[in-house]
Amino acid sequence: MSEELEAFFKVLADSNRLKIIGLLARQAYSVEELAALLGLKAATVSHHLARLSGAGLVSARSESYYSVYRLNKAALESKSRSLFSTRDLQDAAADVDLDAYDRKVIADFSRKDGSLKIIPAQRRKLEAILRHVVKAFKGGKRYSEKQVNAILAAYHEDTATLRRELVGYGLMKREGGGGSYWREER
Amino acid sequence: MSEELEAFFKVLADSNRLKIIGLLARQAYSVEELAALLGLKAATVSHHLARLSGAGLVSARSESYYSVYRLNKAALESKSRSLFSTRDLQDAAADVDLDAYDRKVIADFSRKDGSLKIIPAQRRKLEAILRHVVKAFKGGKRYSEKQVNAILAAYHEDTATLRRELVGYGLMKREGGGGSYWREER
DNA sequence: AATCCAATTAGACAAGTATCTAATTAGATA
DNA sequence: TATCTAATTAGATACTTGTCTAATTGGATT
Repeated sequence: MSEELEAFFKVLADSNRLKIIGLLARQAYSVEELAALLGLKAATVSHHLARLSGAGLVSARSESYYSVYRLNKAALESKSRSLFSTRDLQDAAADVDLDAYDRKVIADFSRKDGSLKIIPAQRRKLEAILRHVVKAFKGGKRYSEKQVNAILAAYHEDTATLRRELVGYGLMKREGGGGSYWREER
Repeated sequence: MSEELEAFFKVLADSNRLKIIGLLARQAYSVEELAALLGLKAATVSHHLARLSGAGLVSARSESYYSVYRLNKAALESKSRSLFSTRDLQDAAADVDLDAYDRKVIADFSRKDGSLKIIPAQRRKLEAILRHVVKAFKGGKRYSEKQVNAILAAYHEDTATLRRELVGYGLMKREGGGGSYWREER
């Protein structure tokens, strides 16, 4: 998917290949003619046509001595339309590991024993750490404030800050003015 | 015109830049986050973002320590649509010298005095030569066959072939079984 | 004011590729 | 069959550019 899109752009990302497409949009040409029109050697034009052909944008038919190339307009239009939707662009990033950032932050702030060196000040990093810490709680189960603190102590001595931020970011819920905490199932 | 189109494709012709666009299509990210997500160094991501920004596809706003980049969806869609019409592709070839091929053929087959070494056998080359030779006739004026031969003799001794081909390709008209020739105004 | 942190820039290196010349191939003509 | 012509391929060179490390810049926090 993504590779096809990239290959398509790579093929179009050359001025002489764009000119070839523009010329072939009007009429078919032989390699020799294109070379004369573009001021290039036939070998160079052959190279460009091979790349365009590989992308399915042009095709050749033998005509006497010549290979006459013509533009595959249907392929060009279908690619330009279908490949360019926002959905396809998101596909380009589909194989990106969306948790990579969280893992990097966790690694940066954790000691070997899993405890935190410091609690990050930046919002995005704090969120990543909190998403990590909250996994220590079972979904749905109720915890007293004392139990919560005991679990959080494994991460950092400032359990009050961790507890407050977990609630502030909505990762844990609190009920009854402080007596009961839980992590919602998801 | 053409340069803009080429620049646009060049910017899109990189897998990591496509991934960045895909990621930013979902939400905004800082350089650091993108670097972690893509497995690249921040400097590299900065480079890519600079290219995307140069094409107007992304923009940044400062947010505390970070530069948070967002996708300029409007620009992306407008470019992907408007730049990709067949008309724009033909524009890419607009600055190509369409007479270059004819000139090359004429040069290849002409002596210094303007006469032809040989009459080309290949159709495309013959056409180029005939388009050149026909300019020796005034548009609209009538010529006898003898006059036609006299003019063509300056190009090649085989005036009969030249005359026949000029008529065959429609560059000159004949009337009355051979008595009267003319080149139509155009 | 001093410090910190992310972003950017500068410089270097490596991979990809556009272009050329020269050699080879494929096809058509004589 | 032998020859001619255009196309392609092979090999070389030069330029572009994606990536990294190191140094610098620009804001924000203390």
